[in-house]
Amino acid sequence: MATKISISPYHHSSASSHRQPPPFTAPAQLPNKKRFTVFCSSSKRAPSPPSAVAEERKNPSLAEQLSPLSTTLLSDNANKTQLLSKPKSTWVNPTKPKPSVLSLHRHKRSTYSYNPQVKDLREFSKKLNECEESEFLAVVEGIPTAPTRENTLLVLNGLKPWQKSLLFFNWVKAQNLFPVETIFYNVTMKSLRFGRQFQHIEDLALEMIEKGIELDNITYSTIITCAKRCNIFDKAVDWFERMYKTGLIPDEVTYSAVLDVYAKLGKVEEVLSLYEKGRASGWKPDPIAFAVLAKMFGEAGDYDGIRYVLQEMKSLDVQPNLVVYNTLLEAMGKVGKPGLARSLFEEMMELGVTPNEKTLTALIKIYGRARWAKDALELWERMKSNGWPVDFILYNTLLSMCADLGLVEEAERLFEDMKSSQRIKPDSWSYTAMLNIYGSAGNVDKAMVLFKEMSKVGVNLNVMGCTCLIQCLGRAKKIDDLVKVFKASVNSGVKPDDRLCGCLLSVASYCDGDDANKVLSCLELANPKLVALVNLLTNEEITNIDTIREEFKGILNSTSVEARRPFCNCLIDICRNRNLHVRAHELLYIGSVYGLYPGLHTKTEEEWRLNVRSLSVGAAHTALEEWMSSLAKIIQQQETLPALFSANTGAGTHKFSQGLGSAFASHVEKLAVPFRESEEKAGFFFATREDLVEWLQSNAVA
DNA sequence: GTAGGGTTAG
Repeated sequence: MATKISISPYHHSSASSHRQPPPFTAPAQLPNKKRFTVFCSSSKRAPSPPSAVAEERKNPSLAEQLSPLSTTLLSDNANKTQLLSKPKSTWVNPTKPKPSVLSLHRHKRSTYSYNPQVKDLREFSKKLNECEESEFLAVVEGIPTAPTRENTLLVLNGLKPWQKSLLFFNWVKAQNLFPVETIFYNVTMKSLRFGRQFQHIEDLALEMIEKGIELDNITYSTIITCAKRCNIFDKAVDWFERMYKTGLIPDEVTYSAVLDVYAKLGKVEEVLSLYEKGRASGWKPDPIAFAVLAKMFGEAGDYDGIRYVLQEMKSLDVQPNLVVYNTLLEAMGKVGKPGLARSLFEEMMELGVTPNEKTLTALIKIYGRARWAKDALELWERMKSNGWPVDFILYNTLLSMCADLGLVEEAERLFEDMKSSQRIKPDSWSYTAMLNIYGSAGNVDKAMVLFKEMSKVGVNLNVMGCTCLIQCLGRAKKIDDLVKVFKASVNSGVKPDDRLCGCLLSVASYCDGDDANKVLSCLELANPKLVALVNLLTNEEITNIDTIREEFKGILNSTSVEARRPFCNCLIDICRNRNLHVRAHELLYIGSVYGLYPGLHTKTEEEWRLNVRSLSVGAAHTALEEWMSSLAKIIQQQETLPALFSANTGAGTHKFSQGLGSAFASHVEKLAVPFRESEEKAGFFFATREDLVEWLQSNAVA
């Protein structure tokens, strides 16, 4: 395979900015975009604390070992508190050469002695759960036995709503019959965590500190995971830091909870550092820890990372369980490896692990996205014949898969199944999937039937369903219906997002006169600046490129990243369809300057390639013309050219795909450029140097 | 959910 020379800013040849060699061989291929960002951030790392302090001690403390964390993740005063913190000897075992970052022993569970009152106390908890808060004090006085330590703990354990747990806990404290120990706080905190009440949990933790009640690993892991679930990650990190500063070493539960905190923050390097330190301390990570790592690498799109997880599990002889398999499958999907997902699934089956809804959802999604119709349908058959579990998310994923593969009849059958099912009723996701299918297949009538049906059965149209419907009506040139649907949607609470705006803009690009104005008046309600730019582009002859660039920049800055290129594509189409070719070229230029078309040109010694896969038809035409004129200049300057030139439009594997390839082919024909569509490689056009040079010299496009 | 950690949808 020819080495691609990427013009992307992420072209870096080594992981040299990595602070220390990763435990796995540095990837042979280029680090991907997100990975590079991670490596890059490490170079911004704050300097380590003064080394003299560290040199005095032979055994670096846990705080020092983790100091890269506190210097990157905490505010500047983290350094100070670290240096001022307690003597480290309390948590360094002097007989051990290497101090441990985690304790290999878990907390011992307290054993319950048999309580003959257990049934009554459970009943009592239920009563408390069900009573009004205003009745609480009256009900609690009716406790059937003496409120001893054991009895109250049993009741507390049976309480569900966090309000009740807190009320009961406060009542127990007010009785003042026995010292309220750590376990009472832990049980109450757990209930509060279910209610996502971080502030209450933190208040209890501070109360424990104030009263001198010990916080143990269970307390800390509960606090940390509650902060995590509430998305208060700085608090999660805070409490972890606080824990080791008090001299308590995390056990593997707290440790993997913290790994997950850093993983969710996207701090891949920190997670790996913690992981390695744990391993060096003799930790044998369990499946939960590996699930955390696998999820993180999947989110980061880091295939090497996933391979590393698999390799680590193998070398440590840790069998993945169902959750780990599910996470790995998801991750394989995220990094775009459908084949590996398939073989992992087969491996899992051979080991006798039965898939659940999540497993199947992940796989169906992967096969649908990859357009692997055969595998998707086979799996669907297996699901049915094996009676594997199905839930509404899986149903909706199957519908989306049908949309991806253009399986209209199958989707209709499934949708009818859902309607007649007692358990699984179609929701807005299901309707969106169906609208997507009818929209892509160009079946306006059925799409409109669904639209009307939705308001009848009381399912709200969401912004994505609205986008599908608008696209469908636009393609069918039913502009009056489009306007009606758009206004009705906005009135019923749909908030137009960038994708919907992009969809309206694209409809406007292929409509003429009145119709275009109607569509633009809808767009005006959602994004007036975008419409102003369209007017600037199409109405004012005197508008210069600098004005356009500034306006466009302002719009791009307030547009989500994934919608930026589509915006530019549509604007180019609008210009071309109005015969404003110079404007179209200006827009392509501006788009390239703003990085909307990375990898548009790739070059090797043998071959130069134009990649137009992510361009609209108009943008692809513009890019081809632009390329030809720049090649003409290169020829004039007598620079070296490769033997082969190619253009890649993509094969358009989607059943409903719009056919960029054929549009490109006809433009090639119109210009009479000597590119030939490849018969072996779908979506590729090739020209030899000789043919192209001859054409360029006789056509003088420069 | 029986004092603590991990996985499903454009």
